[in-house]
Amino acid sequence: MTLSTRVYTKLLQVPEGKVTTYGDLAKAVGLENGQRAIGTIMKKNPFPGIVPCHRVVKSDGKIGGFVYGERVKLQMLVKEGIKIKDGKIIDFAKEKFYF
DNA sequence: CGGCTGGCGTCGT
DNA sequence: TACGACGCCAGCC
Repeated sequence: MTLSTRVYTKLLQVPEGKVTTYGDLAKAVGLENGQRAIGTIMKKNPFPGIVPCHRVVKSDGKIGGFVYGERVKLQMLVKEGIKIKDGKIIDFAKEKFYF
């Protein structure tokens, strides 16, 4: 059970229509300040299509990056019911999922 | 093993 | 509000 495995597991707990942040995900797996590590792990995602890495956004409500392009990530989130305006989540706090 | 990088976060200007 | 500088931690070279 590596760190990345735990991250993916936690991420799978995020339901459709909800999102989480890199920082929160880091804390969820035991890292208080491992936000960047989470980014690296997402990029190295061994289960694309299984792990919803598009539900992970920046703490200020912005989308952040995405392997297949930020526009794609944005559209996926919108399809799940999350409202996005100018690359930022509207009711971010409300859509946020707490572990 | 040492150093650099990156889908970030936070604080200061 | 916007931009730059540091700090953080797991990978990669």
